[in-house]
Amino acid sequence: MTLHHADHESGRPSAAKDETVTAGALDRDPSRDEVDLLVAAWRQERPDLDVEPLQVLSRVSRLARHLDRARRASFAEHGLETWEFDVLTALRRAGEPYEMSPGALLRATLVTSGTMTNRIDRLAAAGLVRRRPDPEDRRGVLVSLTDAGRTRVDGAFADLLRRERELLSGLGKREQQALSGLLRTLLVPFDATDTGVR
Amino acid sequence: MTLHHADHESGRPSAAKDETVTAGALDRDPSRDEVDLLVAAWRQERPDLDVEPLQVLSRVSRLARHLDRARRASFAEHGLETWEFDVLTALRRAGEPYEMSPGALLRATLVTSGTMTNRIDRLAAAGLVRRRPDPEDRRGVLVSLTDAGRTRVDGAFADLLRRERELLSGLGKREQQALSGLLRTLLVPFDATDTGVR
DNA sequence: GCAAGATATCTCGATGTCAAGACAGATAGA
DNA sequence: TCTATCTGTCTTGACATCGAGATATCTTGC
Repeated sequence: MTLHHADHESGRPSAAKDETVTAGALDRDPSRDEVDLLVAAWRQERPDLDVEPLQVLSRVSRLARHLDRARRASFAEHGLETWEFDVLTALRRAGEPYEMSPGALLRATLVTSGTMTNRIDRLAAAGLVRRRPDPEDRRGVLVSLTDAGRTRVDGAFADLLRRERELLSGLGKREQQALSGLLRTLLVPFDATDTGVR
Repeated sequence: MTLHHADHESGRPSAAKDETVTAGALDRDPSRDEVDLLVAAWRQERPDLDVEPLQVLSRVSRLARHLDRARRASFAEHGLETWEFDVLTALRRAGEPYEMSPGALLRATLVTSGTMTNRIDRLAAAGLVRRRPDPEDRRGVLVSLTDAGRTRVDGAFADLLRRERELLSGLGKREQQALSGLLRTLLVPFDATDTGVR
């Protein structure tokens, strides 16, 4: 939301009335998170509605927002913005020769073509990628990782994994597997939907 | 995730090489999602790294992105943008008289003060909220829901819950509880961190 | 071989956000 | 009471993104 977006699930329910009480409740009881408070506030205001879905989906949204922040901090130590990391990892995952068309990149990163043009411009100016005409299609362009780009993204990725492992340290291996399995179930219907050009 | 950020976990790993094979794999095997493909691509390219954390955290990010889209579509039917819904629900949850200061609202929605000023301006222009000077603090302002604002947000929220329930229909009640419990464990350390003014 | 439509990339204008800072008013210590 | 500091809100400028559309090239069917 993203990047870049406000989370309509966020906030302390009673913030307007008494911030310290709410914050205090969190401090005191580590088995509750802000979503528990959010749900409680809705039950109070809309007892006619079943707000159970929020227990899962608000947590997904809020956790994603926190992850974005954590990642941003991690990337910053390697001199990268999140959007730069996005593009560089797509190229890195493609394998040798780390080369993709702008079209493939925009599908991989879920941005529009205008955005991708802009990103490639800036990454090329930073010396992290290179642009060359596609020899097979004169409309086309091929974007590839420079050595500097590959070094940078490899370092940032290794570091990201370290930090993500840390974030997951509250769960055992089996719990992590259970969690990823449940999330996959929710994700499959979305991934099945075709993602066209934007 | 909004939605305005690219997801560094996204994309079909082998998009550069053969899009149709990758998409085909998803069509054929509903027990795999794009994150499985992403992880497979990383294992291929970086066999030296343990990429297990991605199994959980990439799914969280990707699911959040899909949720953002789904919600945007839902809100649009009620003539609301996501950011409008965010602010209106914060006020709605506060209970009678549905009134909060801009400061409380920006803490609730995790945006900066400049953004909140802008949002309140536009919501007021749309007739969904009202601004009045705080009688107790001459620096301050109080923002409250108009009747139109309350009606609008109540309709949009009920509809959102219907759609979210639908998204969760692939999981049983116990599975949903397990999922929200696991997510809470990951969320608690973040929520414990104090959220100051931005 | 040609026309019609599809595809790949780039351009441009509008938008929502953030960061930094301006400013008025509140608060607390000397 | 005076002053320094804090707090709450708004202003400004920069920026990444999107959506729509322009342009060039490829592909398909006749």
